Amino acid sequence: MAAGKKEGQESGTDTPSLWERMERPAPAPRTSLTLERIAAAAVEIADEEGGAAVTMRRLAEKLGVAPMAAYRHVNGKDDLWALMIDRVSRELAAPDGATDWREVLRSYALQTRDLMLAHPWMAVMPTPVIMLTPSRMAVAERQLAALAVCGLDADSVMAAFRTVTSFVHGSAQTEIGMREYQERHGWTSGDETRRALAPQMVYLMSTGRYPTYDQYALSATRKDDRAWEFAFGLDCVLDGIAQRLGI
Amino acid sequence: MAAGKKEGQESGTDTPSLWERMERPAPAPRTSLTLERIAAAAVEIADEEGGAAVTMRRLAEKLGVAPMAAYRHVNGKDDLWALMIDRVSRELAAPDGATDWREVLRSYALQTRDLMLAHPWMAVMPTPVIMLTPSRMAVAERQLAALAVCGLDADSVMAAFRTVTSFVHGSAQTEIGMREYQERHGWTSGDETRRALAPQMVYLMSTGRYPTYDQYALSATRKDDRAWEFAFGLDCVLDGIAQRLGI
DNA sequence: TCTCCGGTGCGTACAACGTACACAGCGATG
DNA sequence: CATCGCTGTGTACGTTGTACGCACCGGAGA
Repeated sequence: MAAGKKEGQESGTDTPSLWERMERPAPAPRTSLTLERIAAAAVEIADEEGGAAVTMRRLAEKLGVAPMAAYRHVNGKDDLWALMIDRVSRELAAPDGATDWREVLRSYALQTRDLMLAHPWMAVMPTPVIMLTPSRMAVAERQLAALAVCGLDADSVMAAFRTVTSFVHGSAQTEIGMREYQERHGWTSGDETRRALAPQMVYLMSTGRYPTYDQYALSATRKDDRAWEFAFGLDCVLDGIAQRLGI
Repeated sequence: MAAGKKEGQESGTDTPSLWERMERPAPAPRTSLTLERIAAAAVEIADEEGGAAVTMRRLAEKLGVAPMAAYRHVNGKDDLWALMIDRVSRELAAPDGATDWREVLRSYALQTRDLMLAHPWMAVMPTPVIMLTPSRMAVAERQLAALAVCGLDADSVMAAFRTVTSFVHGSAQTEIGMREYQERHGWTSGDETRRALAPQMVYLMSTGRYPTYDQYALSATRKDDRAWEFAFGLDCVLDGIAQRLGI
């Protein structure tokens, strides 16, 4: 990455905590740069040019400002990523009127997958930062509240919530990884990918060590239908939770 | 990251496919560098100094060789990562004697979590590369074979397999992310983390927008028992699959 | 035996990265 | 009018991935 030390910077312990600063409107004079503008610009870059294109220099260029300017507002790239995650996560809408825990969790899961597919750079974000942003916490709050009404103990509620979240993230991440791998090589379909990948696979398959893999990977008919696969997995997870917790 | 272009490098389409090259013993004369040695050194660095420490220069230093030497054997960092993933994944052992699909999948899931926790750098690897390595495919093969004997259609087999895999990866990744976030700040326990994180959380919580989150996160007693949480989630997923597929 | 030649490893070099640090300008406040 | 704190600027350093050309060696063909 880069030089210098970063330990103990702690993302604003003495300064008023990024999120607090974000919500008070325009505290200082001559403020052309705001957390809002910074977040918006960064997300725009990431969406248009990929997550790797979000560099402090490119961001400054987009903001029409010197490379170091943004550092007055964010502690570094970690803060910037948190800002970006928070911004796009605001799109996640509470399912209107749904009170059933299953409906709520399912809705958020599907929305989260869509969101991550729409902003693939979310897949490579450091996970802990994902949890501590206002809009992510609002999502968690809504899901925990939906589970809370079932009369479960706290541990079960947290475990159920995290189980679904883990599946959603793992699933979306895999899907995005595959997609980017394809796009990086210019393949546009699953079949084309398999054809292009053949030279790399041919040796492995020719060893005859993966007969089942070979057979199933070829004979599956919905193997490129990720949406179906995701929904299937999600329903399995929800089924399992319902059964195991008796709700 | 770095300069230059990388599109279309394709990781060895004309050359004999990394994995093929890895298995033939010592093809060329004066070969002091081998894929085995490279992989071993890279893994050692990653385990001891973290995944970010695996740079081509550090690798060369460990191998007692010039910075560019390894490029004769791997196409770049992508290949190196694939090599590393493959190497540590060889530790995954087929559960001896188990024929029940559930036992097989469960065993691999638990082993995979352990493996990822033992080699946390696995969490940040690009996912597609994870699937196309010999030892990962051997793991997939074993699991698919276990599912195959249940008489399911190919799509169900693949979906079930990928559902579990997604959960395992998402879960382990989250856990590793949290752990590294803690370690980066020198916190050693969940309580210490919560205390240290308080300044950042205090504003968010003081808004009163996350009452359920607040309540449950505090009252849960096993919230730091990740192994239990993982096992719970895993059993939910397996329950759901069994129920939905009728196996 | 001498000559090539393909596979290895080395050295240099470059563009781009994150960010530390000192400085400059402005608005509100005394 | 002087002062202060915050905002944006400029320069600079150390580190990254890797392109490119050269040097060397061991075995094959003459």
